[in-house]
Amino acid sequence: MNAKKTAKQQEIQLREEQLVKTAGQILLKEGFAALSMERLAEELSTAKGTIYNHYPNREELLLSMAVTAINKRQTMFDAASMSKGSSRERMLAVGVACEIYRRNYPLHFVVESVVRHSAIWDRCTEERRDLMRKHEHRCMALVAGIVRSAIADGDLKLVDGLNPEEMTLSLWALTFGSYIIDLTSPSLKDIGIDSIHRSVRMGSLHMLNGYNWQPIWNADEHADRVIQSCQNVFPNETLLPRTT
Amino acid sequence: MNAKKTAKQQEIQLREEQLVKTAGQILLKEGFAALSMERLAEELSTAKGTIYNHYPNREELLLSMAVTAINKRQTMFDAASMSKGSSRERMLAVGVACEIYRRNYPLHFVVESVVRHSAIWDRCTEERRDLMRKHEHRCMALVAGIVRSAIADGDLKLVDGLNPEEMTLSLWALTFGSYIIDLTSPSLKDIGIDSIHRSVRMGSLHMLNGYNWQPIWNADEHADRVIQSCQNVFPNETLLPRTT
DNA sequence: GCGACTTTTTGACTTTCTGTCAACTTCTGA
DNA sequence: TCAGAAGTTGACAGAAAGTCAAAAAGTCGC
Repeated sequence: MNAKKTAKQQEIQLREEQLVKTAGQILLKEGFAALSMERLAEELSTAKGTIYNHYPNREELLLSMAVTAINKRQTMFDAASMSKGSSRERMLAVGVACEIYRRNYPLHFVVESVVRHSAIWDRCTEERRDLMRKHEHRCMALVAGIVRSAIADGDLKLVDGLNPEEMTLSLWALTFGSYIIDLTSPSLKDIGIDSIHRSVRMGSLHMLNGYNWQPIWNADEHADRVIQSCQNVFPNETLLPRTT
Repeated sequence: MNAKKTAKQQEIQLREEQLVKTAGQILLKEGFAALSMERLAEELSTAKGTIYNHYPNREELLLSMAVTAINKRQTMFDAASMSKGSSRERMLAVGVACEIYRRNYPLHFVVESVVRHSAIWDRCTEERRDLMRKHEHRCMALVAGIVRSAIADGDLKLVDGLNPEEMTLSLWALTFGSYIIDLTSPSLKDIGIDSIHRSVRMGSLHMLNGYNWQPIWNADEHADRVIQSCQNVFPNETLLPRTT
């Protein structure tokens, strides 16, 4: 009785997909301010009330999009943390995952960052917020797990009472912070930043070298491994920006 | 004719100060959603139109607060980059400036991050946005200047065609990203992050060590220098969170 | 201190959006 | 076929942004 859906149910589901898709297009092309429930209703040639049958408010729509996004990210992190190779190579694969995520799924990233804004976050139900937090913790735990296995393997020794979560946070902050700055400071090119991705790669490479995580790599070795990692761990993805 | 102001002009200026102060209090205590022009008018016992005489819209009010904030930050960066000591010590002083800024001027930080949100940014006049960008570039240039002087002094050698701005961006992203995550992921303590500041300190310490910026420090040496730097460069500030 | 002129304030009004809901339409299954 | 369930609708209430003409307050030469 669950497998077979009535025509009506299918119609509703289809509309929900179109709803999310349309919302995504508006968000990406015209920005957050352009995304209103009224606009969505218009765009889908339906009444506002119908939109509210799908989501109780705008924030929940956005948060549900964010959950989709973070799910995708978690899947990629999963693949990275289970990939073959040394702990350092697996950590590199996480970095590759982030870069692919930012380059190839720009909407996902925008949604994740929009939802963090208090104007939206504060107005969501506690359940959805919990769901987001859980996914986020899961992503963090995956990365911290790689750090722990590096310690177990003897490739890394954390000094000064630093714990794996703090180290994970540093990498997260470096990556996420760079992307946010790139997103919200549209003039980075004017001041000598050609590619935010290059900057993130170099930053994390040198940070991990600074933590003395073995094996130490130079930039060329690192670049080679990034390409290999992308091919091996994410064979369906490319590190070139999408043209679509 | 400029020095002496009529009573009326003084009254207007005073109100503007109160307006900004009140807006700040609401923003910090009750969050962005609570900050409406209507609420402000009520709070100041004046008509909405009067508020609009000061600022043409809500976004401009916020942006003007942000300019004040970034001005403060720039002043601190200035002091840091002109402080005595090796290039690495001056760079550390910038880190200390960031920590003081985040700890002791929480409103400034919140305003800076709120303003970055597209819902606000997109609706500001190009002039104010330019003003913000200029300040931001200035801050970045100050830090990049320290990197350049490190290279000149022979304390740092940038490899792989990395430029000082990219390096600056890494540090900025690490710091800013950490604070943003801390601000918007209220459950960091649950997952083993006691102090975001400790995490930022360790992250940047090891990143700079990774870049092989001389002299290399361990965590203890670094901690000592942080305390010294705060005393010497920012004698009026403290690194303990404000109680006010 | 008067009166003409300027500046500032006011709040009712328009607009734009969110979110609700009772009436209406469509669908489903006996 | 038809009664009740499920889904849709758009008018409506509410909140907040932003406008503007009229009123009030302030300024200044006399």
